[in-house]
Amino acid sequence: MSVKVRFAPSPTGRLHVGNVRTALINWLFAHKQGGEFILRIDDTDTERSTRENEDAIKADLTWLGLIWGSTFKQSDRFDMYAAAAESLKEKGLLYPCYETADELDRKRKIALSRGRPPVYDRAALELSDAEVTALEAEGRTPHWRFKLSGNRVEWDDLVRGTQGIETTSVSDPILIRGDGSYLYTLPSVVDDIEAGITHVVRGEDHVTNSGAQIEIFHALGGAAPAMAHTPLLVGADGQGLSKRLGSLSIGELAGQGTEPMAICSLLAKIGTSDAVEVRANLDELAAEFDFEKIARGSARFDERELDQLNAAIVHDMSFEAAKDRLAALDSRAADPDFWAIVRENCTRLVDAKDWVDVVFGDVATEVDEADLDFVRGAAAMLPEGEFDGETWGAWANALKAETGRKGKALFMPLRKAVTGRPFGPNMADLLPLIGRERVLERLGKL
RNA sequence: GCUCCCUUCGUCUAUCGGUUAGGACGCCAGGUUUUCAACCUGGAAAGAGGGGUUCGAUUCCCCUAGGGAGUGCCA
Repeated sequence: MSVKVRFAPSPTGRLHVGNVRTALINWLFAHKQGGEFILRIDDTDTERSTRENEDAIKADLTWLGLIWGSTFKQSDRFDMYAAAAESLKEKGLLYPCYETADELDRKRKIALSRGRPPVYDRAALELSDAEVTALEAEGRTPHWRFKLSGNRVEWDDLVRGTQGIETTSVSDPILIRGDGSYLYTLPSVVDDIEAGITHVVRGEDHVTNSGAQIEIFHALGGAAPAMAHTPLLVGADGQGLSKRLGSLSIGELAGQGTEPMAICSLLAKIGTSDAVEVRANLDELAAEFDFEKIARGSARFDERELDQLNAAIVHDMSFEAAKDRLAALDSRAADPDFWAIVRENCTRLVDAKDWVDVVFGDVATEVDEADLDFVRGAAAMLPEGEFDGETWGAWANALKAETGRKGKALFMPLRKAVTGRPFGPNMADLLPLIGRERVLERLGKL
């Protein structure tokens, strides 16, 4: 049987690194197995779901290269969910409840204060016909709960090994809200059955859900797919990621000029036994993917590590690959010589823009007071003729002989005076690019 | 409160009872660049604490501490 997996975001916000890791793992697994990766939009919560978010999610996935084989949205399929609900009702597995949210909240708090787990007491099951009539006369509409078996549900999790959920320790899940809309639990199962999903791969925040959903799969006459629950991501400080999701949205990272493969490489490798190293494309990551390699503890997502991987990609990026984006940055940046020299000093491709100014534009030269005379005199020592790879060495040697300066004292003031900064590419390479005219102009300003 | 999961260099991890506890990233040093970065080479760096089991525990068990998750008419 060929593998079929799905990524099921709900369009209530943009994708963040935690979401994307789940999407990526699904994608990598599907491709490793020669299977199919489906995108399902979980928009049953019509209040919070928006078209904008849906589009943004698709744009983010596309940008990352996580292309789906097919896609559909749950809001198009309410008829199927209604039919499934009807079937559960007939089996006596879906029962109406009339408590308000406040009442349920109060029950939970009481249970907690008595040191008991806040599990729903199934009071609705005890309601007489007369009581139900009275409740409905009050204007209450029921929400519907799935009746858990009370047995232990077990499955062999691809990441966590044998897993067991004691359904007595879990509240009967609400499948249908009081207003008749669906929570994600039932639609998800219905769609997984209908689409023939073979593996449900998601974060470990879903393990309890999986226990209940396995029972729903069985109740609807389907076989439950294989399950894999991956540990969640934590931030560099070891704390949960949720507080800082905004800054870790894919949109934000893309806007900063982060390479998609830096994000994918990091997310595919952290929390696994593989070294955290950059890979050229998703196929390479897929070839190396294995659930066995995923550790069971939470993985740390460190933005500094992302920068390092990004820099590794940029340092190695060919001019051909960078060309169009460089041109978009500045027409003068779309030059193979410029890129070859400057890329080693870029963490992100957009950093090349700074070097455009350094090479072709105006720079605010900065020279220490003590070096002023030295640098002013240096202009006169510039070798004759067109600048080439030898110019810098010749210039430096002439200045060394003239002033007795050497090493850092010789080079750093010149670098600062010519480029306006104390770091950068090899001066021997940079000088011909900048050219005599601009060098003289900059030295002349001092 | 209760349930589940986790705890090895700074970080991500390897080790499936006996190892000089290995690798990667970072860090430090050296080399190269007559400078910084980049690059190359080398180095330092770890079993949360306490009990067991065992001839022998990082490895198996228990307790404590710490972290993550769940316990929603969110997904």
